[in-house]
Amino acid sequence: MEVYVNPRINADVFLKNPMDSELGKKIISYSVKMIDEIGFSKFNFKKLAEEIQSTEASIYRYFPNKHRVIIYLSAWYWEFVLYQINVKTKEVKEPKKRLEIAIKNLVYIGEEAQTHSYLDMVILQRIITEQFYKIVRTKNVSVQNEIGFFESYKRLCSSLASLFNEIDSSFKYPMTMSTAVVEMSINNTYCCSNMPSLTEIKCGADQKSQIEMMIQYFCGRLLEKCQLSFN
Amino acid sequence: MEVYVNPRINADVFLKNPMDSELGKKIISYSVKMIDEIGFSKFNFKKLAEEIQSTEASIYRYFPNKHRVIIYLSAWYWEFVLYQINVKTKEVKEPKKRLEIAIKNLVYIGEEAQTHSYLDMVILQRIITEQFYKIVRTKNVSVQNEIGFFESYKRLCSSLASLFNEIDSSFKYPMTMSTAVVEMSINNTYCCSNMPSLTEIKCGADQKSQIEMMIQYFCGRLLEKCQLSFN
DNA sequence: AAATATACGATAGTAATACTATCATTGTCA
DNA sequence: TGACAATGATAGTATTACTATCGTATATTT
Repeated sequence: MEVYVNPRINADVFLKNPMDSELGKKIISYSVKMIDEIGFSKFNFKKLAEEIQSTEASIYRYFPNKHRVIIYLSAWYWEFVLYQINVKTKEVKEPKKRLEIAIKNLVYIGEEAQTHSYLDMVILQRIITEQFYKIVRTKNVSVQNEIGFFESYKRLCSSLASLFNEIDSSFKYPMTMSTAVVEMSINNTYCCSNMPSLTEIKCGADQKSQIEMMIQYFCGRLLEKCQLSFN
Repeated sequence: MEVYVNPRINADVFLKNPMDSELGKKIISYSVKMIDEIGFSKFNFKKLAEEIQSTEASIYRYFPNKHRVIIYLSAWYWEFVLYQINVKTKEVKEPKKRLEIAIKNLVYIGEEAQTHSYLDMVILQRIITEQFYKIVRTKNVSVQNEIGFFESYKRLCSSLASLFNEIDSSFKYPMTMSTAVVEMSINNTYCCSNMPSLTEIKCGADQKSQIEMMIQYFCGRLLEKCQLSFN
């Protein structure tokens, strides 16, 4: 499996493609590192410039502001998740089996992904878990939506929705369900370390497998005739 | 029904209780107005001071920063929703009927609430819909969680969770389900105006009733033997 | 009625943020 | 050799998110 994804990201997100230069790649990989360490709100181009021994001005030639950086990162993340799901379900016919694989790949980052790229997917997942809602909930969301900044996320949700539809074509709300499922995986990861009383998931080594089982449980009940392996 | 709620809000949220003075009440009601108009990120104490003909310094005597203002507002909102649910389900015995009422009051703001208070609940609901995730997703969430800033939200979720439990005691994830349901009501309201392809809900006059039906549909499928009126 | 506390207003100031602008330097390719 | 693209160096600005101090009006206590 080739896990080094080079996702096609809407060119309006950046001013200059960070994939095209060493500096660009450094901007991306150190952004991930810094956002993870100090949080998105304290992260800025001045600190980043210092860290990578460059200048604010140079970074501004790639992205007009830090918000675009995180939009870029989240696009990459969802692109990656969908890619992972597609690769692993390619040969699988049975819809329920494919749903199981999709759920697994929504929750886990494949081990193969962890060594290849200058973009650390495990850290990126952590960032998206913490920051996703800050990305989506801005006053200009509908503008950015029109420009297509969120295409990657939408593609993933549509893809899950059509899986649900294959399994139970009578289900009335496949899109709502797929956003709920994606957000459930994010939320419960977040809650179990930050607001534990809001979830049944317990922090720990098997946290992801708990979440996987839980999402299977929900899908099993929501879709008719959909008993999955953990149910 | 007495809808003028005077919620008990954790005193650590503010420096000085805004309910105790005219200026305090003005700060609250105009904050709501301004955040709705210009968004939380562009909202600040300087603009607010100008609007209410006071000074930044005076506002800082009530709240240490604007983030606390929105925590205060969201606490009030969830307190209000739970209060509404409690009042309207008080006389009702049948759990399924109570769930239906709870769902309705999660989505709608009772008409009675709209005239009484200096806090406009309809606008407040709009703000919470737009900003809720910004409130919860901060780097210090777990600190604030310990202080108890989010007690109101948690109380509401727990209350829904025990309702689910009454209806189907075999259901494994009542807390996760209740946060999913609350967020579903927020998310779909948000999506249908900002990212319409992510939801089956269509913008319009009956938007809230669509969401009510949808949540009933999900609850009906998730909980066993739980056919609600719209299913 | 005098003393005191509290609330609020007025004003000033600061460090950090989020940019924008300009010009110099370096490497590359034709 | 010359042109151009990419980057670095430096400077500057408006706004934000505060903090600090002082003076005055009003209410409360004694």
